[in-house]
Amino acid sequence: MSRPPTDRTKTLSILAEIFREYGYDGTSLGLITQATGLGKGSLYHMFPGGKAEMMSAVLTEIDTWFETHIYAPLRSTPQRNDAIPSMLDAVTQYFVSGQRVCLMGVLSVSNQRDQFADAIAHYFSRWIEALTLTLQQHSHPPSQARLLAEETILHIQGAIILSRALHDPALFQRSISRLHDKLSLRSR
Amino acid sequence: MSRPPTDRTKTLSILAEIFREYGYDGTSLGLITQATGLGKGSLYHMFPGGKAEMMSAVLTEIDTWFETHIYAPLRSTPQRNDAIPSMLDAVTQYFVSGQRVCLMGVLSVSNQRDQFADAIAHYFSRWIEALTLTLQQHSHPPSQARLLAEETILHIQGAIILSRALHDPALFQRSISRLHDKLSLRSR
DNA sequence: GTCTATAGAGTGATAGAC
DNA sequence: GTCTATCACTCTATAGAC
Repeated sequence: MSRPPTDRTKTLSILAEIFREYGYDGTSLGLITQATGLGKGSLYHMFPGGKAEMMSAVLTEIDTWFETHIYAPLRSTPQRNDAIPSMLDAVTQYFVSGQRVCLMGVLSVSNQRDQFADAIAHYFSRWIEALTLTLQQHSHPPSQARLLAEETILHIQGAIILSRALHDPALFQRSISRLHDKLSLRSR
Repeated sequence: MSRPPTDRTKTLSILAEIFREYGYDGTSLGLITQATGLGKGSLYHMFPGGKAEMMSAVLTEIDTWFETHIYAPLRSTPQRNDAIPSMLDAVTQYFVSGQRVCLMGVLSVSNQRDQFADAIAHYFSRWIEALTLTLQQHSHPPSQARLLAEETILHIQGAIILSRALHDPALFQRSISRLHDKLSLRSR
């Protein structure tokens, strides 16, 4: 009855796209079985906790991705001149110029916020911390650096919303450009 | 068999809060009947199109509220020194320091975006236009004024997300303060 | 034989439409 | 209130690896 061995990483990436597109309540198991090609048995074997555990696993995967590709570089080489531009480039690519939503951001304005509060808070607070460190290296005083880090991240989240609301990827692009200017102006 | 006449405005305001809290997919008719005290018959009499028409009516109501309390003042007295601070105050109050979500913002990152695309785009584009006008009156060149207006609105949306993600209303407050400073600095 | 991963029919509850 | 469809989830059966 069985066949090709299930690739958990592959499954998680499909799950992530479904949750991004349909939200938590809008994602049905029927949709999941269809998109993954897996039966309910397989899904409940991989994720005994059902849909909630699938979302948790997706959030962990996302957190790991950002840790590796965004936060770690900020922490390990904060003094590099291109530390911040590199982050903004990676973010632009990840969010496909604002046309791909941030699952953490979506959840934080949904009724699932409390259920996944730890994952959400972890994601954003680590990002703020890493970025604060980098901004300090670029001659921003510690108090200002943290505020600027918060502002940067909310700017990115807001850019996703507004560019999607207006169906305008260019809006995302230019708002990231302005962010780039704002962050580098005082770095010299 | 007589019953109190249904107050459409009251019903819409209850519907708005439910949609804000549970999202579109997460809002069931059962939840609605419970919160409004109306039977399904009454609801379908008021909104023959069902849930979708309820959401549409809510969005129209929200648009009207912003038109009256936010956009119209910006357009009619853009030269007033407190035009922008007043807007920021009204917004802070409306969104309860970021703890109450923006339904238009939530929808724009949901799978309902296309269904309600017109209402969403109308809301944000009118806001941008009114704010652009006001910023021009405060000595920002037209091209810069529009970019700054976009930035202001995405900043507000991002502040809602981040302050909710971190359960930190103070973050919303200080990000609005910084917005205030940024918008008034070049106005002199 | 045991064990793990699988498919999918079957469950009761609840959805939105009317 | 009644309807049918669909929901998340359970459970039985079964396949291959060992």
